[in-house]
Amino acid sequence: MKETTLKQIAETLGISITTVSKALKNYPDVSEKTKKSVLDLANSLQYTPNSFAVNLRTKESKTIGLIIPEVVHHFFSSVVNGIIAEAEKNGYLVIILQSNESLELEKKQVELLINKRVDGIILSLSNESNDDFHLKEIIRREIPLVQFDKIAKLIPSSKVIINDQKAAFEATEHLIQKGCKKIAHIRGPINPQNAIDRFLGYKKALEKNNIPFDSKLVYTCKNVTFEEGKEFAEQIIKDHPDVDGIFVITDLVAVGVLAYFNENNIKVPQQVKIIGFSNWFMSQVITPKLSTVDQPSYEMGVQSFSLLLEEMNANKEMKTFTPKTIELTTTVIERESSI
Amino acid sequence: MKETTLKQIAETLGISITTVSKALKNYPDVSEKTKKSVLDLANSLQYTPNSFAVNLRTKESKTIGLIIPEVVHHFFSSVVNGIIAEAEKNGYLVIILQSNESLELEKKQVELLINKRVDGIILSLSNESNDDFHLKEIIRREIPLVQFDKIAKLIPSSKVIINDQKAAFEATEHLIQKGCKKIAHIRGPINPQNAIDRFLGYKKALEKNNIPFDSKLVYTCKNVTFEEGKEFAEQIIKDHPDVDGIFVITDLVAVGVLAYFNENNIKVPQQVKIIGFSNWFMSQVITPKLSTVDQPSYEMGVQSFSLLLEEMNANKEMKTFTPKTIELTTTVIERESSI
DNA sequence: ATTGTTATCGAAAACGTTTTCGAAAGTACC
DNA sequence: GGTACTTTCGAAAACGTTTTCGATAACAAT
Repeated sequence: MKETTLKQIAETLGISITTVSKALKNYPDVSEKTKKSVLDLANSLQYTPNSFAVNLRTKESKTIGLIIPEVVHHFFSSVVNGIIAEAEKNGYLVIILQSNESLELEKKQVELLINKRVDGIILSLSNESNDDFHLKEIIRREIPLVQFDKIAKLIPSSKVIINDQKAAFEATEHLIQKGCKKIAHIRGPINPQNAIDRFLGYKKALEKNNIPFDSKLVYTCKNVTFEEGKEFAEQIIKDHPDVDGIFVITDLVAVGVLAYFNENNIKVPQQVKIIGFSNWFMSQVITPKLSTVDQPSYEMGVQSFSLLLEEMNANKEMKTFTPKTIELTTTVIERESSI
Repeated sequence: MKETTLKQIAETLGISITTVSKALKNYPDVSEKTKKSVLDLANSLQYTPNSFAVNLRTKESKTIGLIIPEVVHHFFSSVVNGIIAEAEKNGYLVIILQSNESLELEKKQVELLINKRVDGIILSLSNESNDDFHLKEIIRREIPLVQFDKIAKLIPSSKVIINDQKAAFEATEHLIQKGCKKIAHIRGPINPQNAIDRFLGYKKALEKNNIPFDSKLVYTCKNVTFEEGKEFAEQIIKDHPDVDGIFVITDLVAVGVLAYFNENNIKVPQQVKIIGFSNWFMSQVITPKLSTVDQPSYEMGVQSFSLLLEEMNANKEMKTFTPKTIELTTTVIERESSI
């Protein structure tokens, strides 16, 4: 069971490889008659061009690489969904890699993708990433790059983000409007830009509404898990029994907070109001339903690929491409946990 | 900024391409001295072999294809997690595609992967798939194939599955042991083998416990969504107010059922006991916590890749490979919804 | 008959690697 | 000095495609 090649078709038809190739690609300088005979034979032999050879010759693989911190994660899997949908529409395939929130792995994977010679890379930084040597290497090699969500601000690549500061500001102000006077914040790890920005948004909202900022009310996640949510909920209530509102970095952690409060008979939203972030599916089926900030994850994937495609096409035509930043809009979703 | 090639290294060192290639691959017939000079220069030039050329020459790409119905899905994303982890460990990259539960898309994607000449394919059928011409084509081309979860029984490929019938039997019997006398079943779509098997397990458990089977108590999902769960819950209570147990095809739908019951003040587990399937993360944070059947999804991914690797290696060594089937064990997890 | 044009084809180079096979030079032994 | 062996190297083919650049023939126009 050998694969059929141009050579085989050429030989059985008694013509040259060149003509066969041209016929299949509908070049104008091959007669209708030979075109037809080539096409017919190619079909009956189920010819498909050897992509390895095509890659070598054309210097592109129509494949892009995608590095995300975690696959099993509602937000990221939604982004993946958007990316592979848009990629497939444009004839690209997607190689997916998972950094497991480890900088070291992330670096190794960037190297893997560079060695594979993917046509472009889309990536969201791990929480550990406080170093961008590997990203600079991508730029240096002139490989098209798009960052989304967790980005390195200073790397000159295209970016697809939300305005985390504004979104956090609105979430916090939502709690204030609902009457909260003492609002805690469970923030994300120290490195990621979006955890920093959300913290800043929280702080700004307090300031604007004349609520004194108290750094003791800020709790920092390490692993951003359900369990951490439960632990921080316990601590918050112990440390500050009069807290009446919590803005949580992401829904998963917020659900942990809710779980602890449910188990310990602390009434949400009567005693404490809670708002999460990201609008996980889960947040609308839990009791009480969790207020949150909707983040257009699928759209984020689509836009990321679009920007990457633009850059890949520009590169092919030898045009210079200046990185773009797309900022998607978020909306506060009010549900039972903050009524 | 050109890529460095063997040729460049050879020329600057005044030796042949052959020797450079051999030096880099540590062939024994090249002297330590030249080996060192080649290695040094290669490092300083950051040489990485052109994978396109390597692919063409070696006829393999160290890349596999993966087709799943949906990425945004706890079970499938866990499997993906296992697959890419195990693949990376063995030097393989994974191209991921999503059939969106559509047979037509699934076929197109198989074709894409064949044309890409991936070294192997792992796939789980869409709910629509009642045809296996595309799988036969994979076999005909002698491309290593592993099916998992939703499989085509008759295709002679390796398979990684659970014993759906047994698992469903145990789930149903769990409800019976808890005292349920009239048990409904919300089953999956008509095509997938595992929906059929789970239905059969349900039926068997009833028979063994002398509970008459009533086809009116079986409701068939089309889209397997949260909303469908709510709708069926309403219908079940209307049609059969005395139902005291429901075995649901999967947790997502079961959560819909719980949501409807919560909203309409139907007590779970007092009035109706519920058990789901798959052990989504969500099921342990919802109220009441959902009993379910744990399905080792990550392990399923790991085993799927391992089997694929075995077959790919056998092919390389021209050995014949007879497909294997791995059956993973499931366990009933008792939570609040069926106490 | 000469020139110009068009239509159709193919030779050959190139992409960068891997591997086979033989050549050359050096060493060892009788 | 001849034979045998080892060490080290490189020429060349091959993988299958794409594309450039002529070549040839046919035909029309002068």
